[in-house]
Amino acid sequence: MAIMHVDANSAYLSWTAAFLLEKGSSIDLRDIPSAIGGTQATRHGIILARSIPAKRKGIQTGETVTEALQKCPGLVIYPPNYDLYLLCSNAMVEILGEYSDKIQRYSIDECYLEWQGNDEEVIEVAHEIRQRIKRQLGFTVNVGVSHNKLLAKMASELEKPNRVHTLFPWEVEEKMWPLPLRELFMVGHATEQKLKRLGIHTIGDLARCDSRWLKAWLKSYGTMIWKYANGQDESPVLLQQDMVQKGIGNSMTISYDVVSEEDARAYLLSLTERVGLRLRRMGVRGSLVSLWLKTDTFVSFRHQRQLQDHTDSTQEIYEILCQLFRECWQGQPLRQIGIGVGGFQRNFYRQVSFWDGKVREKEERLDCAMDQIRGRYGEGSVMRARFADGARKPLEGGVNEGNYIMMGGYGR
DNA sequence: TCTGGGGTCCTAGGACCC
DNA sequence: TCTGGGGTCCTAGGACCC
Repeated sequence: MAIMHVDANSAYLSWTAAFLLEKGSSIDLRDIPSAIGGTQATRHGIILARSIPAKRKGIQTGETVTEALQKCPGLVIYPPNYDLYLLCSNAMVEILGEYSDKIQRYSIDECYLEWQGNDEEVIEVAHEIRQRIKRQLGFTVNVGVSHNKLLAKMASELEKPNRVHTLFPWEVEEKMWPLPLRELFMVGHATEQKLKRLGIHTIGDLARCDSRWLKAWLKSYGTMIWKYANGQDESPVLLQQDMVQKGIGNSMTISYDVVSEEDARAYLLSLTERVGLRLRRMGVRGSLVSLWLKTDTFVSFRHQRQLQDHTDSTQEIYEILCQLFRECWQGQPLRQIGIGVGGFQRNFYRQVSFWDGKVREKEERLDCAMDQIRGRYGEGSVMRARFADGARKPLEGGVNEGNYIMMGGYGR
């Protein structure tokens, strides 16, 4: 049995490039220094994806648009288009579905596939997948091939674009151990810094060190990355029906600093409208309501409350968020506001007191009516009076309605 | 100089119970 | 009045992924 990891190369950028070519553009964004980035005016100015020529100029994903333009003044920047990305992602998954029933959609641009067969066969299939996606959909992918998910993923990262790489267990020492530590899955900036101070610089250094010592130092996380460095991973390819979503949230960076409670409450309400709608569409209720805030100085903090009951009511969630806000906000100018609901209950019944019940019943009918109207006539077709002046959107947050779950945990 | 949005998981510390 | 140990739940914060 083999595992493949399919990764769309510079996904957002490639998909935009393919789309523009189809629309008759004479320029392929992948051949010039280009990027997908947000607008600085609304404080969304970071690079989300970049072409290989832009990468050669030193432009990094995640850096600010300003920095990128300093490095490369002629950089062509397109805004993100998440609806397009979802279409491209779905088209890719549809092709992959012809090769295996066991597919895990890990993110919008990455999938794991299980393949029953020997190593020679799987390499052939990987090439076929690579060529078909390029021919039919107009963008390239990397395919990593191995015997577990971790190694397949590491393989697909090796050399880009449009390549198939193998990283079988017997190739780990030669192909993976010389790589910098940071390139190991699950080793981020913080862990890299910690381990560097201990003289661990490559994946091989980590693989060869004492796992008991690492566990004492980094707890279960130490054990996990030591196993990864040694190419060990037993996590299964998870099917969509086996994935259970634990929570949902929406957040927004606001184009100015929010300094009044009244203003903050308006954003809380529009975010709750989005989260409430999503909860009800998913058919779940949650018992853990979270608020998170980021100040103008980029200090972020979270305040949350575990409820007695489960709820999917916009009004109820909003009221709790207002309480949470009052409890933790000390007047700092706010750049970002986020909310979330977790602690899901799937097949629900509800305990209500008699008096509470009357009010909640009315709110439930209101939510239900709003959802139906929005479903039929569009999100903007009905809104709370609070938003009637048009100063703010009645629903905030959310990039698209991809109704599948991704990033199914780390797996262990 | 200006830093997005959507997730999952782990740990530490405190409250509370037996 | 002060002393345990173990367990669970809750909250905040931080790490990582794309």
